This record gives sequence, structure tokens and C-alpha cells, in this order.
Amino acid sequence: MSGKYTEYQQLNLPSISEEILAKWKQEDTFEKSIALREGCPPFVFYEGPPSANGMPGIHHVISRTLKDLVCRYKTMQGFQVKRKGGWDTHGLPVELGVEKELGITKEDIGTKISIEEYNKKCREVVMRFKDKWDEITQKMGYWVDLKNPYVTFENNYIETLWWCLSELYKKGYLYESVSIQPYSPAAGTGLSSHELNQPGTYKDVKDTSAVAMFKISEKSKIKIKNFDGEAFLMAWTTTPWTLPSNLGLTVGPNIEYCLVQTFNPYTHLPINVILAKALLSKYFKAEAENGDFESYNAEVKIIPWKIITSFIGSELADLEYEQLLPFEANTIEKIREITPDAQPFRVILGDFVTTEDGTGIVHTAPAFGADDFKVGKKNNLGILTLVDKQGKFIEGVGEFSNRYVKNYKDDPTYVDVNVDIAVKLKLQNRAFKIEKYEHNYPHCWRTDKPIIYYPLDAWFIKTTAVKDRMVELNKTINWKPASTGTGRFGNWLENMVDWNLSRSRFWGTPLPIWKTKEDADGNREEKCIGSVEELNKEIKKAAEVLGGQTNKNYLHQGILDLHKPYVDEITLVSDSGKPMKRVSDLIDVWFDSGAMPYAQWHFPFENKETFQKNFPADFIAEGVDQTRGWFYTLHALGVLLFDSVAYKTVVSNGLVLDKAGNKMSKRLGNVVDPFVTIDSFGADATRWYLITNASPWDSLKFDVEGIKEVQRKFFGTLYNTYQFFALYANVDGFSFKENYIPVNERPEIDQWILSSLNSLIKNVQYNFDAYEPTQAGRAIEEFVDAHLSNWYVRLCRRRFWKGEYEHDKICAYQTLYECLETLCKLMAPVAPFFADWLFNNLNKVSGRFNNNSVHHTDFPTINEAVIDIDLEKRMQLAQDISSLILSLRKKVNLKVRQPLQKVFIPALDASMAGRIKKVENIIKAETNIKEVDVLSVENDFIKKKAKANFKTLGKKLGTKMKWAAGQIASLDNAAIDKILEEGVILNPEYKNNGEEPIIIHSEDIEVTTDEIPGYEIAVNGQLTVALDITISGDLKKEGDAREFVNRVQNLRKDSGFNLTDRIDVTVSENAGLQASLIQYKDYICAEILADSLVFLPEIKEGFDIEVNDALLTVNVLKKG
RNA sequence: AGAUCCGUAGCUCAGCCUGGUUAGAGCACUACACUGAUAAUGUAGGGGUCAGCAGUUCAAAUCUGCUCGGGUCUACCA
Repeated sequence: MSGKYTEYQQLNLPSISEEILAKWKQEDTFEKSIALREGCPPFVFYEGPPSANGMPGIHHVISRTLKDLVCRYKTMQGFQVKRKGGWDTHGLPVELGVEKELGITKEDIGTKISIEEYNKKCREVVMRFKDKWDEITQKMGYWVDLKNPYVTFENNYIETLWWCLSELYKKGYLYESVSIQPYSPAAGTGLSSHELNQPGTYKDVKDTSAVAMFKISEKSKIKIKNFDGEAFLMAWTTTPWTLPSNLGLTVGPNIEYCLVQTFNPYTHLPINVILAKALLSKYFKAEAENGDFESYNAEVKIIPWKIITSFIGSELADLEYEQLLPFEANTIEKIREITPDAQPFRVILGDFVTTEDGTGIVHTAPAFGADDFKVGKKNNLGILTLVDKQGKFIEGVGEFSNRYVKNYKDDPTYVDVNVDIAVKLKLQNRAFKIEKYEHNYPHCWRTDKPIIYYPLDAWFIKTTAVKDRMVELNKTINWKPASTGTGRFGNWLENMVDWNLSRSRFWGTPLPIWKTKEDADGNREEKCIGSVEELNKEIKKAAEVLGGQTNKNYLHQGILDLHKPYVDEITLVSDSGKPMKRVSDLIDVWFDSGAMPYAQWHFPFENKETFQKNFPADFIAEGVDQTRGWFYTLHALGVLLFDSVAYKTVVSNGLVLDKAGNKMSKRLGNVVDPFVTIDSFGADATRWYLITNASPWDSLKFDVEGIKEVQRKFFGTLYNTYQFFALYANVDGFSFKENYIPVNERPEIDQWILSSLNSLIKNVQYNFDAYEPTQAGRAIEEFVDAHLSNWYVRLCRRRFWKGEYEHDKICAYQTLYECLETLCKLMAPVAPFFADWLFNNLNKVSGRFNNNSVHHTDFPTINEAVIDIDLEKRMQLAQDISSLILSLRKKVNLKVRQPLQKVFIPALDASMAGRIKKVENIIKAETNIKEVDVLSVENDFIKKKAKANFKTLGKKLGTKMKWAAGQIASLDNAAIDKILEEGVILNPEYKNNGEEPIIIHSEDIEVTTDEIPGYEIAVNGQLTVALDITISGDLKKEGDAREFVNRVQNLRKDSGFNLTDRIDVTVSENAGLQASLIQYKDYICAEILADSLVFLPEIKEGFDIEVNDALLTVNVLKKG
């Protein structure tokens, strides 16, 4: 190795990115980083597949930075980290995109366009932005294997999904059932929650709402209280059309209800009603309570009422009531035809009941509400669906038969059936209040018509069967932040329902279940296919058994594409010889991604061993919005299939908001284009900003100003430190060829920065291990800025350019080099380009590593022997003292170039005195002072002040604390000294007062000093500095000389001289300064590399300079 | 509606777990200084009801409860 360290004009991060990217490409640096770790323990990472039919955004950059840095870090730590990429290719967004592009709707599929063509189109567009994704992946420096990604639409992938499903089926976890889903009668289709969350679907509408009165049966009435007259349960609904399907009334078990005697406002008949006590005021006027019942008649506006009795909800359980609206279609016989042992028309209990609105009693129609369905099933109410899929009443619902429950057909003559139901209730003394009610209700995003909740057949995974195990295993997962695991995710698990897999779509993974038609007894046979081979076998078998045209297109080669429409063309045969058709559903795309640990390897058909080595993952990371998405489905399938977690650590990162804190959305136009950002600031600054600005799980307010700051402050400073190093190392030819000088043989300042460096390694390693990259990054920043650049380099500057190339200088070079080299490695996970660039700049000269990339090196290890905490502390002391002295100089307007004679620093104890003595040279140099006088503990020169230590005393003293603090503050030197030596009783008169003695020891006080008469003093905490500001004649002269040197140095620099150029200097004679310059001539010449310094009466060509208010003309001539 | 995260200087964030008496840093602004590495740095200045209320405590930014505001996820129901 040889040559020079490359020096640069200025820092250009984007071009560094480009240069390094090209190098990586050429040298296969990524592939090599994995190959180099062959045989090392694996660290397993799963890539959550993005969907390539949308453009990547800046929020993708943050989660991928996080993933990338962990993988890079682990690689450097000696693990082999394979990162298989993946693409999520199925799902509704793809379908919607295609429909928009082709200008069609779902209804057109099968008529205007065949399913085959439609799916072909989906397959084409799904990778539309793959190029853009690949580009951002590279540009941001995300190392992931894009050459062999898993793709969810490929046959092999789907085959594994089928295998998973068939395993679940075998375990009895896959079943068909009814669930209540949003359904659009106008469009004739179920809607997903995604569709329901389209903008504008929830609208404020006015509906006819009814408070209906359900008459309590005579038998049950007695259970409440013995009283005269009819009693009713009041329940409210905004959808009166569901009332004929009513099968139960739900009350909250802990809600208080009362029985109220009053009159029906419409029929004026005397009634008794039950409702929640908290809602009485909604229906009754306070002034009418216990009003005049005797004289009530139809003309009286204010209806009298009184509470007869009250009870809590659980006491109402199982009360029976008469059916509200009996028809032919909803008789008890009809109900039991569907649910043989149903027990409807009862009061049941439900936790979801509130007293926010309504009556505190919930009308329950199991077919038309998810809660209703759940509670109905639990209480065996049965189910009635008196409305068909077109949204109209079926036959047998009296005068309402065949009427649409909402105006789905835009019929101008439509009469609202809800109003008619309300009228009927009024006439029958079954309505207490009918009114228009404005509420927020979901609408179908395509037809703009209100949706209804409707029971649809669907296939489910019985996740509830393994709920306890999922909860248990979740506790072993390391969640970052932990609260997401216990809170959002843990809570979600606790309230888990079975996983509804079914989707009525076209482009997705088909459910591999074939079934026969139901026979007369409602029985049927079904088969769940678990592999292509099995399907092909069944295809042949069916053809043989059923004969004719059965599966004729699939007999030769078997099935070639596992999507619709092909799978639907296949008929299988049941064990008893009946034809079976596939159920038409596709599965939830979340199943696709949740099964990626298996499907990415085409397990169990191939790669069995690979799979075993790569399950479960050590680490995954995605946005927090995936908590109930990917994180959930991974976990569910891991537990269901293998009784295992799917990942050991999961980091969920927060959202990226714009700088005003708004969510980024195309609609608002505040989306940050990651390409623009990375092109203008470079990937490193962007990554560094994203990681260090806020913890990954906090939402990040993205502001390019922040990136600029990172670029300037962190990368700029580090770059300059390198430039400084390169400048002088090139002059001296330092290439680390000398033996490594033992740290304890180096000057104290070197020992200090190396101690800090090792402390930094410790800190960074700890935080990376804890998945706290923000803390790690900030620690690196702190080191570069505060320690390395602005203290070490600042103080050592002269060591690099003064003197011969021997011990001290080599120490300085080796030390600074080691710092830079180590920093490269520490920062490499977060800023991979810059780190590699810097590493190569250093290493190509020194050749200390055989590696071509920092990413192939090992992460630095801590050298505990070099860490000297006391040294770090006293250096901090030196910095604090210097800073105090500088503030004093500022206060009295004495610039640093003016030397001063002396500073006094009182030490509070011997160890502090010792520390200051050890760093006094640094203080002297930094603040340009000749002597540092450390005043010992016993001096009388200063006045001491004591402050109570609240931490130790507070516990002992309690309420006397304030008094004691006052006492302590007023102690004099003698008392403080006594406390320090042996302790003092603060309340000597304690015996007389009958108190406990309060003994103060040295640890109970903090001693400070406050006054040194005749000196300029500054105090900061326990530190006091007293500066002697008298300037003697000699000091003044030296100050002049230094000022002069500074001016000449500036001239050298401005004139573009090289560092080593020698010069001749001529100066105009000047009465005020001449004596100073002559006295310090040797010093001056040495500093400015002058061979001569000559005074002339007049200088014709030269620069006018000003030195301590004196004007001079100077000419500087380069020699040779 | 439920869960969760967040709320500290004009802005970005520390500090909170483990309570301790002047609440810190950076950016931005102003002035001065330092510099033969520096787009850096130092010193000084202005800038805070630590979202609000209540509680626990000798002592609360810190612990507890409630409220308000913002984000996200889930749900949207009589």
C-alpha cells in the first residue's frame, strides 16, 4: 500500500453515493458480504413484501433503512444474513387499478371482459412500478436479494398456500360459516373494510328512527314486580326494516334500568316501560315526574311519569316478550326450521350495550349486525333474514312483502318502508317515539347507496382455537416498542375473532376447496386440495368416474395456472361419486403475506432444510399499521401450523408525516418524493436523518431542513476531520506503517479520545443490540462533534503540523486514524455509502484491512483496558473550566490571543485538585493562560457555600426538609469543614424540643464556592474560576505578537501559499508595536515560517493590517 | 366507540423508567470571539403556565387518575 490520502474540494454526498453504488455493483459487494459469512451462524430476516403497483414513498425509505441497518450490523457482527426480497401481487388495489384503466366495473367481468383476460391484465400491471422500486432500493442502499424474490402470484407460491390451507383443514381449523358483512344491495356484492374506508363512503343521512315497545309476556311480567297494566321494553333503531327480523333484546349487565309508569304519547294509553335510568331525561320531562295521572288526557302535552322500581341489567336476563311484528315468514316454526332449538324473544346480556343514545336496550336482529349475530349465536336466538340480496322484503312479511328497504333503484315513486313500519307501530301502541335521526352511515362507494349488514357465507380459520397459545407465545416476542406488543397487538389477540378468509374477487389465491351440492338433508361432501400433484390426480380421477367432457382440457398437462378461471373449470369427484365444484371464493391477501415464511421457499415441496434453518425469523420490521396486518397473520399462521412464533423481534416504525404534522397523501399534495430527496442530499444524509431525528416508532415530521442540518453538522464535520487528517498525513507520509504504539505510551489526550472512542463502541453496540438505532446514531454524532472535532482535533492541531515526524506526531496520527477508521465501522449500518467511501480512502493508503468494503469488516470490539472513566471525567472538567474562563474573557472583553497570567481554581477536595492538576496544560493552552493555581481544600481565600442534598436528606427528614435546606444554606466555612470531617447536628436544641437529632454528613451537602475578592469569577455548579485580569507589559507584548502572527497567517492563506512555503516579511515601522514584534521576533518567525522579518520606514506594495488598534503595512514574499 | 403513541423554547428533540429545588441541547435570530481542517466551533442574549385539571409526596416535567388536542389501528353498532 502506498500513495496519498485523497483530498477533496468539498463534500458532495450524492456523488459519493453514486460512486460507491457503482463500486458495489462492479464488485458484487452485497453478494460478497453474504458469501464471506458462509458457515457463520445465521441471522434470519423476513422481508415484508411491498406491492409494486404503487410508487414507493418516503415512508418506505424509513422502514427499509431500519431493516437494512439491522441486517448490515448483524453481518458485521459475524452473522450470515440472507435477505430474500418479495412482492405482494394480489388484492383489491390491483383489481381497482385495472378496472380504472379499462374503464369497467366489477359487473362487466364475465360479460365485457372474460375473467381470463381480466386476470391477465392484473398480472401485467402488478409489476408496473417494479423498476421504480428497484431503483429506490438501490439508491437508498437497501441490500435485499432482488434476483430471487418470492412473488405471491406464482404457482409455487400458491401451492404452498394451498398446502397451508390443507394442513389447517386437516386440523379442523378451516370451516364455512355465515358472517355478517357490509353488503351493497344496489351493487349486489359484499364490501371489504378497505372499500368501506374509501373517502366519502360515510355520509351524514337522516333516517326514520323508532323507539319500539316490546310487550313483556304475562309470565315474565311477574318476575319483575307485581303491578297492573302492560309492561314494555323500549328499544331504539335507525333501521326499522330490521324490526320484523328481531329475535332478542340486549341489555348491559351492569347498566341500571327502571320501570316507569306513564302514557303512550301517540295512543295516550296507560303503559309501563323499561329503559336505562341514565336515559330517562331523553324521553321524560323532569317537571312531569310524579305528575297528575288522574287528569291526563290526549290534550295534555306534558306526560306524567313515575319510577316504579329499578334494577340492573343482569336481573332482566331471560325476560320473555311478545314478538313485535309477527308475520307468516317469522313464526317460531319458521325460525326453528332454520335453527331447530332456537329460543328467541328473550332479553339477553351483552357487553357492547352503552347508554350513549337510544334506550340502553338494543334491538337485536342477528342477520343484520355483527354484534347482533355474535350475541344471538351465543344465546341461541336463531336467525331471520327477511330481506333478500336485492334489498327487499321476502314474501310473507304482510304488507311489506317485496318492498325495498331503501330506494336502491332510484324509483321516483318509492315510498319509504321504514316510515310505514313506524306508522304501523304507532297505531298498534308499539311505538314510543318516532323521529328523523341524523347519523353517519356507510355507503357503497360505487353506487352511492347505503349499505346494509347482511349474512354471507364465508370460510373461516378458527384462530380462536389457539388464542391462548398465541397470547402466550406473543409474550416471548421482543416488541419494539414494547407497548405495541402488549397494547395494540396484545389487546387485539385478547379480542380475537375467527379469521374471515373469503373474498369475492377475481385476482387472488383461490380457496382450494371443492364441494358437492347439498342433498335433501343438507349434507354435502367437500375436499381440500393441498398440492398440484394431488389436484392433477383428482382431475384424472374425476374424468374417469364422471366421464364425458369432465376436465378434458386438463388431462394432458394437468393444471398450469392456479388462478381463476382455470381452477373453476375443474370438476372433482367426491368419495361417493358425486361431482364437486370449487367454492368460488378467493382468500384474503393477508394470508398470502402471512404465509411467506413457508411459501417463499416453496415448502414443503422443496427446500425443507432451508426452511428449517430460516424459521422463525430473528427480526422483522414494518410500519405500525401492519400490527394487525402482517404481524398478525405471520403470528397466527406460525402458531396454527407449527406452534411457534414466526419472529423473535419485531420493530414497528411510525408514520412519516409532513413537516406540519399532517399525514402525507396524494390528495393533500404533501407527499415527499424519495427520489428527489435522495438525489439532492444523498442516501446517507437521508437515512441518518430518518434514524436519528426520532425513535423509529414515533411518527416523524419530515422536513428537508433536518436533512440539510445532518449533512452540514454531522457529515460535514466528519468530512472535515478527514480532510484535516489527509492534509497533514500526506505532508508527513503517514500510512500507519509504524508499529501500533501502546495506548499507555501515548499522550494523555490521545488516551482520552481512545477511551471515549471505546466508550462509544460500547454505547453504540448496546443500542444496536437493543434495536435502538436512534440512540446509537446520536451517540456517534455527539462523539464526532463534541469530542473528536471540537476538542481532540482542536487541541491537537499543532501536533500535526509542528515538529518532526517522530513519537508524538505518530501517536497523534495513529490516534486520529483509529478514530476515523472505527467511526466508519460504527456508522456503516446507518450511512453505508459514506462509511464505505471514508473507509476506502483510509484503507487504500494504510492497507490495514484486506477487505474492499467496510461492510465486509467486523464490527469494532470494545477494548475495556483503554477505557478510563476518570480520564474522561477530568477531560470534561477541563472543558468546563475552559468554557468558564472563555466566558470570563468575554465578559471583560479580553480576546483569547491576549495571554493572561493566572487563574485560580478552588478544589473542593483532594481528588478534584488532582484532576485539575492533570489537565492544567490543556486548560492553559486552550485559554491562553500562563498559570493555573489550584487552591487546596483548606484555603481561606474563598468562601464556601453548602447546598442541601435533597436526595439523601429528603428521605430522612420528610417535612423538616425545607427548614433544613434553609439552615444548610446559611452555614459558614467552619461549619461546612466540620460536616466534611465528622458531621454536624443541625438542631442542637433537639432535646429541649423533644426531637430526633438531625445529623448532617458530607454526603448530605453539596459544597460550592462563591466569592474571591478582587477577581473576576464565574461559577457553574461546583466549579468556580477566578481570573487574574491584570495585563503586564510582557503579556501585552506577547498578545501583540500573537495578533500579528494571526494576521500574517491569514495573509498566507489568502495568498494561496502552501503550508510549507517559507516567506520573507517586511513591515512598516510603528511606534506602538515595534517593541513587541522585536521582542517576539523568533517566536513570530517560527510560527509564520519566515526566514526574515524586516522593518522599513515605508512599504510600497503590501497589505494594510490592524493589530490591537495599530495600523501596519505588511508585505509577504514567498521564497523560491 | 375501544386500543395505542404523542403533546417540553418559534422549529426538531433530550430529560420521565429510578421524583430532588436554576428544565437542557441543536436549528433559527443578534453581538462578539476562535480558526493555516471546518459549510464547523466557543461565549453572551432573548425565548418555557413542561397541553390542562386533580391527587400522592417534605418535594412532580417525572408517579396516579381524569380531561383536552393530534396521529395511527380496529370497529361503526341499536
